[in-house]
Amino acid sequence: MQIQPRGADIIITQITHFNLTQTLDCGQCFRWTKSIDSELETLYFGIVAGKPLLIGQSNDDSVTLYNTSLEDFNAIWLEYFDFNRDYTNIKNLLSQNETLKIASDFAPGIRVLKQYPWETLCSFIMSQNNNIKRIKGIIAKLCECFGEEIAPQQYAFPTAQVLAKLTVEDLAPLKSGFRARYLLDAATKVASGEIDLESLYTLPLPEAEKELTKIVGVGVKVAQCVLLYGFGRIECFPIDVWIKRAMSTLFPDGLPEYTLAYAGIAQQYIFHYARNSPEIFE
DNA sequence: AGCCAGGGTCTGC
DNA sequence: GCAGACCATGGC
Repeated sequence: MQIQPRGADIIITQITHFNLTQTLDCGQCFRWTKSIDSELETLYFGIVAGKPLLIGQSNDDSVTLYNTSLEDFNAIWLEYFDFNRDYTNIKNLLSQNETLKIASDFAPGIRVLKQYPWETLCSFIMSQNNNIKRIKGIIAKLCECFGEEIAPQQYAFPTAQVLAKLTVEDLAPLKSGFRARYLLDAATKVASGEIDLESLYTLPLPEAEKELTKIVGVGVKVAQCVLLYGFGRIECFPIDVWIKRAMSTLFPDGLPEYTLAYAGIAQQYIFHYARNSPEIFE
């Protein structure tokens, strides 16, 4: 992988195990939208940590981050896209299992994003008993209504402090149903300091999970998602309806033990494979 | 039209 | 501990 600035853009070349669509459109994040792309380049636009970004991929091994800075690249995007992780080694390990090899080859360009804890927590609270398309709509509305307008029609993710002051009625425009009060409970506990998200980067996983499930509306599955996608804790293994189905068919005795340190990455491959391969459940 | 969605809570055994 | 009803809403 090579990184070089070109004007206001940053070009990454010779990158492997990375595909924009597979990574941004696999249900781990909800605020990226595909822009109109040409034959040559796939483009996505998103806002992370209050920073808008247009990112494109062409020739499979070439990625461009438009109109950003080396500072932001190093401070935000490098970690966010998990560019520094060695996926070659991880895949070699996972591929010792035949089924995991099939699953990871199915969408070899998926990377587990390292998003921001608060946004990830809110997103997966909204995800419960919901479908990905509607989750995206609810979160877009949440940002429009309560996030800071950082540029015309571009909104940052609202802070816990702002949301903590709201009522269920204030959230009515989101049409998030029974999840509204869960979101407010999370905001209250985070804004007050009752839950310290920063501590969850290093707290042992069982305790970290216990902290998150103090929030009404956060169970084990949502907590695991937040730890995996929001804190980069890649040994977490969220079990949703798809993974439950996939596991009972593909891994009735659970994942091989030697893969457990990377269970979260395996989970992404399995999730995507299962969702797009109805024939394995026949 | 009716089932399902990257679940959790509450109640009743 | 575990099963089942229930929760709002819209995608398909």
